[in-house]
Amino acid sequence: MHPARQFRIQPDMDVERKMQWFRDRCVEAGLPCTHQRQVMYRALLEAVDHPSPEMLYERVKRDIPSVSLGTVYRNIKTFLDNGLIGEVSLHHGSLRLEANNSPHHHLVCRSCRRMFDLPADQVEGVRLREGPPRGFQLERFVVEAHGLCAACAVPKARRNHSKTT
Amino acid sequence: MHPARQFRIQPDMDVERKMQWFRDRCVEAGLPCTHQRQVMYRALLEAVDHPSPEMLYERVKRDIPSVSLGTVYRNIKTFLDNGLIGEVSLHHGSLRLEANNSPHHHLVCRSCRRMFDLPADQVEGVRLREGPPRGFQLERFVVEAHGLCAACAVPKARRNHSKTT
DNA sequence: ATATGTGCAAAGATTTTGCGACCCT
DNA sequence: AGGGTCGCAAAATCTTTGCACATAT
Repeated sequence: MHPARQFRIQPDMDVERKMQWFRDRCVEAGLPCTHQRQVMYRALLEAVDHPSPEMLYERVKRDIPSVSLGTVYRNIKTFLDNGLIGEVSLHHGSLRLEANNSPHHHLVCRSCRRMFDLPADQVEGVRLREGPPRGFQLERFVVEAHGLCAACAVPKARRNHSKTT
Repeated sequence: MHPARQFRIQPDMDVERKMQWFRDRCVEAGLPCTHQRQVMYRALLEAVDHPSPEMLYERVKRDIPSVSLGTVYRNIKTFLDNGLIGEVSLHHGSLRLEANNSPHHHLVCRSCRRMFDLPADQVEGVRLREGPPRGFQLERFVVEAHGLCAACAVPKARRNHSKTT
């Protein structure tokens, strides 16, 4: 119920250490550390791409042929709810459109996921420290400024008015 | 078939001028400028949010009660293919996952839509010229570096080798 | 032992498509 | 007139859920 503490994995740990981190976080969150979940998490650790649920399902099936797609979806949701894994974009699920087809950026509320336009000239200074990897032809940066929108931030602000001590 | 010339709308034009821009681009692209398409485009122009196909369908139905959802989807695709409108994110459609739950960025190929991780410390210097709008609590920037990946850039490079004249 | 997870299959949601009638140029 | 579009409905995808049995702690 409470917002999960967002313990972050260390990208430079080796796979077995990451698996241990995963089991520890499951215990902390009161989640049974099932075989299916461990296989799923390991498959995600070993993925160099950014797999879809279906792709993840195929990989898990190599170890657990009887696993069901429903279980994969359920556990993905559990993992996300507990901050154990990340999703590449907050905007999956349904196509979102805009008449403005010129480059610009967005403010995104992490709570209600509403989006607000940010004119191109409002974002400055983006650069890659070491440039793009060899072979990648960089065209432009698209920036999302994540945070809480005014409506979603209100409850937090109200804490200044209601004494909780 | 050829990559559509990406004529961009001017965000500061008024609505009727934008409608004219839309009709001109339809003619240029050889697209019949049907009543449905004009109503759809106007609905997108007037939207302050970033509507989904379903939301757009509801708005178009106010003007054309007989319109079908299939038409809305078909025309959305046509508009996108011709660069007449934008989509908020390249990653709709299916959830994409990653074990790395610590903040980082992505390289995204606009052709094959493959993604590659970009460690957080590779991206520098992002800032908002005038800061976030009042009430928005900014937490972090998420950057997508868009371009062509090595694999998709190859055909372009080859044009230097095969004489086409 | 008990609460939770799992497999299966059906339901729900989102998006695409085939077809005949109709509209834009 | 002719090619593309529209409305309709069925199909294809993607995701969630109810239930009976199995598993983790």
